[in-house]
Amino acid sequence: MTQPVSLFNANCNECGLKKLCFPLGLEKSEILRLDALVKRKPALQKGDTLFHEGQHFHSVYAVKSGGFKLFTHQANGEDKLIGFYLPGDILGVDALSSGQHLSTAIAIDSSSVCEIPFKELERLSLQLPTLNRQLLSMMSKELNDERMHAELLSRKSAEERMALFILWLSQRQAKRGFNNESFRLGLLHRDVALYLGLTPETVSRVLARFSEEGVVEWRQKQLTILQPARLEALSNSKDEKSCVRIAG
Amino acid sequence: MTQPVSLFNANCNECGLKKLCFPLGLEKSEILRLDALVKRKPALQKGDTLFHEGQHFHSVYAVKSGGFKLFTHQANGEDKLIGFYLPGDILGVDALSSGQHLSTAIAIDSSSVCEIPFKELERLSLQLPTLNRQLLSMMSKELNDERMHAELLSRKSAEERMALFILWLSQRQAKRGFNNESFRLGLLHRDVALYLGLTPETVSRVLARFSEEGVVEWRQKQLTILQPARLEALSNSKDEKSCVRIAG
DNA sequence: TATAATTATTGATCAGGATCAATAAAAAAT
DNA sequence: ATTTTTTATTGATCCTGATCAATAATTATA
Repeated sequence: MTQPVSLFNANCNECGLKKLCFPLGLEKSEILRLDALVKRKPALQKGDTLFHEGQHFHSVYAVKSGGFKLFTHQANGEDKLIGFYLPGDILGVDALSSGQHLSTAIAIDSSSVCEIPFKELERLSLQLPTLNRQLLSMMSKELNDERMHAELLSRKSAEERMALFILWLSQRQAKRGFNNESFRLGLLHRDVALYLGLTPETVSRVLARFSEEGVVEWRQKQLTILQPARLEALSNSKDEKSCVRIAG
Repeated sequence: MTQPVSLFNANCNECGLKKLCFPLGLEKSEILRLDALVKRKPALQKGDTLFHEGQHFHSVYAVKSGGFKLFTHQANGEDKLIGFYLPGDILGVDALSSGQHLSTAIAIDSSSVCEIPFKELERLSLQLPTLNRQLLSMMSKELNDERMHAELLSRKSAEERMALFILWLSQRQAKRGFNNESFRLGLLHRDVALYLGLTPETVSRVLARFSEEGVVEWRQKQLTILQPARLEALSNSKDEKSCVRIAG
C-alpha cells in the first residue's frame, strides 16, 4: 500500500465524489471553507468500527471508499441490519435528534471516510445556504432510501426481494459513475438475509436459481448482472408469475 | 361543531403541539417570526388529499389534528403504504431532494394542518439556528421512524408485527400527551395490512386472538390496550415462544 | 329508512420459506 | 502449510400466513 497519501487526503474540490457529497452546488471559495472542517481519518480495515451504539454524537461521516454496514444490537441477541453505506453516502445524521448514535457502523471492506464535526458543519451551513440545503437534501435522500428498504421488505416473495435489492445496488453504483453490471459486494449472506428479512439459506437458494438461469452471478464477492431485463422482470413478478405458469 | 375558530387558528405560541413542532426551543419573539409564515388551512375531511404524487414541492405541513396516510401508487396497481402521520408530525420533507412529492397524503379523519412554505422556512431558519436545528432534528426523527417501520417488517410473525405496531402507536400517543391506552385509530384493516406486509385477513385473525386473550381491543375505530405488559411480551416473542410451547 | 357499496370476519386449502441438520467450501489463524 | 473457525450449500420436514371463497357487519348513498 504505497499509494500516494495525497490521493486519500485529496481536498473536497478534487474529490471524485464531490457531486454526491456536501460540496454539491458550492462555489470554489465555499468548498475551501467546507474543506477546512474535514478531518480525513486513516483508512479503516474490514471489521473496524466507525462509531457504535450509544456513542456521543459529534460528527457525521462521508464514505469515501469501501463501505459500511449499520446495525443495532437487539436485546434478544438478534441484530437488526439497518442498511449498507457506500461511497458518497453520509453516516451519522440519524443521531442528530437524540445526541447519540442509535446504531453501530462497521466497515465491510477496507474503507476510508471524511469526518465532519457537526457543530462546525452546522455553523458553516448557516452562512452558506447552499450547504444547508445540501445537508437537508442528503437527509431527505436517506429517508427515501429507508423507504426503499421498507418496500423491499413488504414485497412478498424472496425472489422479488433479492432481485429488487440487486437492482437497487446496481442503481447506486450507476449514480456514482461506477460499473453497474459488475461490482464488488463484500457482504455476507447473513447480512443480506437480515436486511431482506430472510434466512441465509433462502438467500443461498435464490442466488443459486438466479445463477442457474444466468441472470445474476455472485462469486468471490464479485456481483455480476448478466440479464438486467430479466432481473427487472423478476423484481416485479406480480404479473410475470402467470406468464411463467403458462410457460411451465 | 361550533368550536371557536380561534382554537384552530391558534398561533404557534399557543399551540398545544409547540413542544413537538418547529417552535421547540425558540424564543417568543422567534416564534412570532415563524408564526408569520404559517398558512392555516381549512380543515380537511376524511379522504381529502393534502398533496399527491408528482405534485410540485413548495410547502411542508405540520399535522395539527386528525391524521394522514402516506402512500405511493405502484405501477402494478398495488399501493405501497409508507406511513401514518399524526398530530405533531411533519409531512412533505421527503420531497426536498427531488423537488416534487414522491407520494400522496390522504386524510384518514377530519384533519387540520399548518402549511409552511418551504422557501420561507429555509430563509428564516438560516437566521434562527435553533429553528434550523429543529428542522434537521425532525427529519432525523422521521428517518428513525422509517427505520422502525423496516424493523416491523423484518419481524417474522404476524403477531409480533401487530403487537409492535400497536405499541409504537401507543408510544406516539404518549409522546403527544394523549391517552396511550385508549385512542381513536381511524385506519382500515387493509391499510394496516399494507403497512405491515400482511393481508387484511391475517390482521383480522391476529386482532381476534388479541381480543380473545384480552390483550387489545379495536372496535369502532377505538383502540384499547388492556394488558400492556403482555402486548410487550408478544412483540418480543423470540423466547416467549418456547415458554408457550412448554405451557401448551 | 332503505339500498348499495365497502369492509371485516371466518373457514378451508395450499405453498413458500423457516427450521433443523449435515456437509462443503472458504477465510482466518496458527 | 495446516488447523481452526466461519460461512455457504443442500436436503427434508413443518408451519405460518397467503389465497380463495362465502357470509356478516359497517358505512355510504339515495
